[in-house]
Amino acid sequence: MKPSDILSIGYIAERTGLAVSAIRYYEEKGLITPHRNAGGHRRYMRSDIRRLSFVMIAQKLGFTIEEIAQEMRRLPNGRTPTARDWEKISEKLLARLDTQISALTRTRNNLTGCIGCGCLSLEKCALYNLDDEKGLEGPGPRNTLPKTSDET
Amino acid sequence: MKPSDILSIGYIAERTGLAVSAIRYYEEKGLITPHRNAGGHRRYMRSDIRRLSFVMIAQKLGFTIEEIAQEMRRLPNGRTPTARDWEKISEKLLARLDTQISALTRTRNNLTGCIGCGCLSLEKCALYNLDDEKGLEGPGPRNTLPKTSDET
DNA sequence: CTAATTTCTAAAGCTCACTTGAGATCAAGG
DNA sequence: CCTTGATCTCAAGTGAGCTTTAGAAATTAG
Repeated sequence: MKPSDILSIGYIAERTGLAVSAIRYYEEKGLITPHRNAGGHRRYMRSDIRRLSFVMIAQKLGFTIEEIAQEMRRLPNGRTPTARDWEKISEKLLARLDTQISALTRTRNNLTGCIGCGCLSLEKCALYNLDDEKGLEGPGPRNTLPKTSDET
Repeated sequence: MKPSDILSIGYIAERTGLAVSAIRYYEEKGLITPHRNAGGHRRYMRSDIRRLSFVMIAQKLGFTIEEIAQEMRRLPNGRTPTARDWEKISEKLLARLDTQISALTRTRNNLTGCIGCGCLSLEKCALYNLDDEKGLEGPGPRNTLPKTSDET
């Protein structure tokens, strides 16, 4: 398990904190594409660690796997991404970060307003807040939490 | 469908924007307890709209249904909650709001740092961010950030 | 009154993001 | 060489938070 250049999935898991199964799942979803050695085992590049770190941050910001995959396709396929590459694909992260910060700040103001003023117009506030986040339709969880996984 | 005092589930759905099925689901989970009319149909109080608004806000902040149910049990059972009641049970919302705002702000700083400085230590930053999120809440389910729609 | 609409219950289905399990193969240390 | 441990694939399971479906009963509009 030398980190020289033949990075195994176990090593990647250790470095990123992700479960082995999660890493394989990300591959299935197109987030990373390791090549295989003679025996069929996955071999990773050093930059895959960075890719996965990016995935983790994006996940925390609420991007779906599919959305992240879309962004990742903008990274160069063969070579290790440069600082410039990362800068470009980080735009959406920063944008969402900013939207979220201001949405939360707005909610905070509304909430303290509602509670403080006595009118208790929570109803109106809730609807108002809801409006700026339309876009989730259909069945399924709106809020899934990735389990804080301890791997074996 | 008069809003006089015999509020039907359809009316509540219309007022809150929630699906009828979601409202029934919330009842099953103990978030609201409407009484029934002679025919077995659910009848709601005006204050149930506010309860559901509260649920919606809490959901957006990442509380699970079970956590919200726990808070809701602190509301008076028979009577309509007062401003004072709401103020008390909103404490946790405000607290989480504040934690999330500061966590996001920290992430923003780290991210721009990583990208700007050229070191691209995304890996370290990701882990760093992950770590201090761990300390936010107790052993309970740590949650995802609120989803905000992406305006591309 | 009838017809149309709403609501009822219970069970099954669905998405997302993974994890678990089974059974087989590969790689490394002694 | 043998044993241990890592990795492989594929399928099925998980949990949160709902939605869908189906058939029946209640309510409302005309």
